[in-house]
Amino acid sequence: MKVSVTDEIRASGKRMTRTRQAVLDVLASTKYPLSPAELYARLKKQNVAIDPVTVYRNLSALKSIGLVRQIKLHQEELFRYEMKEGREHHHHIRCKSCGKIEDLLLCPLKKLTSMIQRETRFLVGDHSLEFSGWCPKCQ
Amino acid sequence: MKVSVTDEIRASGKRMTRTRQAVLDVLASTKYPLSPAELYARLKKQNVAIDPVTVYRNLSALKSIGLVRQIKLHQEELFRYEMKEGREHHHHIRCKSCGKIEDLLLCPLKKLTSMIQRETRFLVGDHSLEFSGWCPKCQ
DNA sequence: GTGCTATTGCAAATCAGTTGCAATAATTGA
DNA sequence: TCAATTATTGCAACTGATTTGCAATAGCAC
Repeated sequence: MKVSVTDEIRASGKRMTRTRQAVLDVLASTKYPLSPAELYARLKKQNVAIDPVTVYRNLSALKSIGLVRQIKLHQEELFRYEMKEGREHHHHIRCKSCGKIEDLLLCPLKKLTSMIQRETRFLVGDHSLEFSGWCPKCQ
Repeated sequence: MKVSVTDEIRASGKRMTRTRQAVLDVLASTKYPLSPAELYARLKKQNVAIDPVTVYRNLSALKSIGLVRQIKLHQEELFRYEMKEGREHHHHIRCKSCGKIEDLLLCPLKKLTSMIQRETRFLVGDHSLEFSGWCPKCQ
């Protein structure tokens, strides 16, 4: 019994609108996490009438439902978003020069750098590993 | 032959000013990475007359010399800075509730979560591991 | 269909960080 | 030590990402 995205959205008390559908379509058809600005640009190119603010609000809504994941890449100033559906836990690598972003399929991080360099043919410069959670006082 | 911070700064063609010294002092006496705003607040509390813009410019200068490291924590919107001197390669954990930041001493990331939870007594929620470097085309 | 209310567009605000410019202060070299 | 050079500073204004207020519009449940 596969639940449609529309059903998931309605089940959370939200509505499936034309614009929201368009946002979801773009996200679903892109293989790397998009920034709100990039998402907006794609919609515009498709002649979808939408306000940048609406893109932000949709991403926020979809994130709160859990359909979309918010991502902050290493040393980037903005947020990016990708569909959660069907995507295993993964990391990313971004080119410092042209901004190209690729998924990393590996994760058991050991001889990290050399493995990643072999897999992606990127030359690894830095990496950042950050955790978040709840400290003793806040648990 | 220990080289003083002042010498390092001068060697790079920069100058050691009263405000720059104050910025360095605060960074050196703080055990977690500070945001420009936090740094400015501390200076203000110490009655150091300084403009927020000057904080930014100093951090940028110190980073370019290599005295200071710029850090972006998991899911945070701003940059943070810490002294490089004497600090081994390390990562951070930040409380989602109160914002407390702690260094992680471990790094060979294996049974990550349980080890980190034991070390810090934090309850780990998420982690982010992001790399940056140069893609094949840009190398 | 009708009504309730989530969603949208537009304008304006906020927040982190940057830039232009003239005044000021560190350095260097005579 | 003093003067000249130029890095640094403060202030105002700007940019870019993201948020918020509000009235108009449009999904959805009955």
